[in-house]
Amino acid sequence: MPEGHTLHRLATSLDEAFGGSPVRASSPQGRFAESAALVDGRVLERAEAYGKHLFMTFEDDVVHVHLGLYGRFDVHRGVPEVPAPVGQVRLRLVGRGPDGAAYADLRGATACELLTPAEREGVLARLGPDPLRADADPERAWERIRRSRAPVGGLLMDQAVVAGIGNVYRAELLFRHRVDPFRPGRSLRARQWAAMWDDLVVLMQDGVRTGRIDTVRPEHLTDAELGHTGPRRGHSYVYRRAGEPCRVCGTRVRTRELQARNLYWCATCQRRYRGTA
DNA sequence: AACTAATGTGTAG
DNA sequence: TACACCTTAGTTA
Repeated sequence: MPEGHTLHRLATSLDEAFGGSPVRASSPQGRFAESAALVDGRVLERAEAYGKHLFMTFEDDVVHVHLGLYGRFDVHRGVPEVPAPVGQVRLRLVGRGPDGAAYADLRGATACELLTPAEREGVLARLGPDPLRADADPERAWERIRRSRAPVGGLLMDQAVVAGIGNVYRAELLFRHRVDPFRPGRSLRARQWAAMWDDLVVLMQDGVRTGRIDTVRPEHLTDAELGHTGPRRGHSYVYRRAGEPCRVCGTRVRTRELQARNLYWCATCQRRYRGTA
C-alpha cells in the first residue's frame, strides 16, 4: 500500500514506538547486516517521511527506506515478548517504550541503505512538494506542470513534480476533477491546479488518518457499500475498476498502460481534451 | 499448490 | 520499452 500516506503513517508510528531511545538493529535476512550493526544500540532521534521516502536519523547516520511496489514495514508495540523473525526480514528494530517492548520488521523494500545527512539532502532535492508536509509549496509543482507538454496523468506520478502520489491517488484525483489524463500539463489552468492540490491535501490526510485510500463521496457509494462495516479496502471511482460502470455516469471504466503503469479513467466524465496547447 | 498482479523505481538497450 | 528487484494477497485448480 505504499503511496505517500503510508510512509507518513509509518514515520509517526516509528517515532512513537522508538523515537528518542536506543534501539537494537539487525538484519536477519543479511542484506543490511553491516549497516544495521553501525546503528545498533544507538538512539533513533526521529523518523520522517518525504513523499514515499522514509528517513530514520541516528546522529550523522541516516537509514533511508523506500518500500517500492511491495515493501512493508510493520511496527508492533506493547508486546510481552519479541518473537523470532518470520520470513525475509531485511531490517529489524527492537526497543522498549512506555507500554512494553516494541519491534518493527522491514521486508521487500526497494531501498534500505545508510546515508550521510548530505546524501539525504540529495534525495530530497530530487522531490517535488509533498502535500502531506505543512511547508509544501504547490507553486513548485505548478511551474513544472504549466510548462510541460507531457500528459498530466504522467506528470502527477513524477515524484519530482509532486512527491507521494502513486497510481491510486493519480487516477482518483484526475477523476474527481474530471480531468482527461492525456491532457498536456500546459493546458491546465492555475485555478484548476489549485483546486486539485487542495483536494489532494485532504485526500492524503484522510489516508494518513485511516490507513486506506478512500476517495468516493458518500452519495456515490452503493447502499451495500454504505451499510458495510468492519475492515475493507478503500473505495475508488476508477482505480482497478476497469469494465465496471462509472459510479457517476454508468459508462464502463477504461484502462490502458501509460508509462508501464495501469491507468484507469472514465472517458465520459473525463472528457477528451481537444485543445491546441 | 500453482499462478498472477500489485499502491515503485532504477537500469539497460 | 523491457525487465530486474523480491514479497504477498488474491485467484484458480
